Amino acid sequence: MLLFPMFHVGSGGFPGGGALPGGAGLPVPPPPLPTLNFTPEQVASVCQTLEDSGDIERLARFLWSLPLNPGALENLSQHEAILRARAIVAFHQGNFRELYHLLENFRYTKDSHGKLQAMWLEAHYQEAEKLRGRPLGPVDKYRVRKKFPLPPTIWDGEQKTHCFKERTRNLLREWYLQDPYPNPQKKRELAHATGLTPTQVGNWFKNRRQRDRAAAAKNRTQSGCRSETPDLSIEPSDSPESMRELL
DNA sequence: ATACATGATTGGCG
DNA sequence: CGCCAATCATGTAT
Repeated sequence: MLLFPMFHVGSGGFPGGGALPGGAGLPVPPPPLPTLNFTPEQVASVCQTLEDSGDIERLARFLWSLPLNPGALENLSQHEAILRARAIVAFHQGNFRELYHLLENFRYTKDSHGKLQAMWLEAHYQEAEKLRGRPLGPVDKYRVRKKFPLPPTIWDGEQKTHCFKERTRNLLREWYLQDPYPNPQKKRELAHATGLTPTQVGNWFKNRRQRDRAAAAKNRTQSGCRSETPDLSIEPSDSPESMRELL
């Protein structure tokens, strides 16, 4: 996969042009156009390599050095690596308008979704933060995410389940009373019985233990030695799931 | 708008 | 690796 020995990507030095970043190649008519030798596949390869290397600056210079002919741009837009590279550069330059356009109007494979989703959210966070002048808290970010849902081009619509099904939770509770520290074998059985992954089962037990410990500690410090608060009316039938340590 | 419930993640410690 | 505390994320109830 060794690609291009001659990496004179954006190192500059066109003889005819006092080309500056602000001018982006429009005002000056450059007859030589040396980057025209690259096929779109080669451009995509370079984009991928530079993206993997993490050198965003160089990636930006490379993209900027590409020809802007209408037909060529259409060809280039068929390669996801190039679109992704443009999105990354737009994000790092704070060009959020361009970023949103790239993310909303082209389809991306699932492998890219994580990175692109992170950029989409971070860009909107930064915009919202700038608008209000102070850092965003978790609730503010939550509202931003609600206000700017991920475009379907970078999200397959599968949403993370907030609560498990009631039957699942009943099963977990029963097994928890029997054994709060299930071995991997038990975890796998439970996972199969509930349709969850073993990790989710492990998380559930971990959270259950942690919250039971917290509740027990609170009861000790609050109503502990001096019988000051004898009114612990525990109603197992409709307790709101938090005072559950003695089910 | 706030507070809570609950699943998921992180970083420290064996 | 598993466990733990702390914390984040997010749907829901107040």
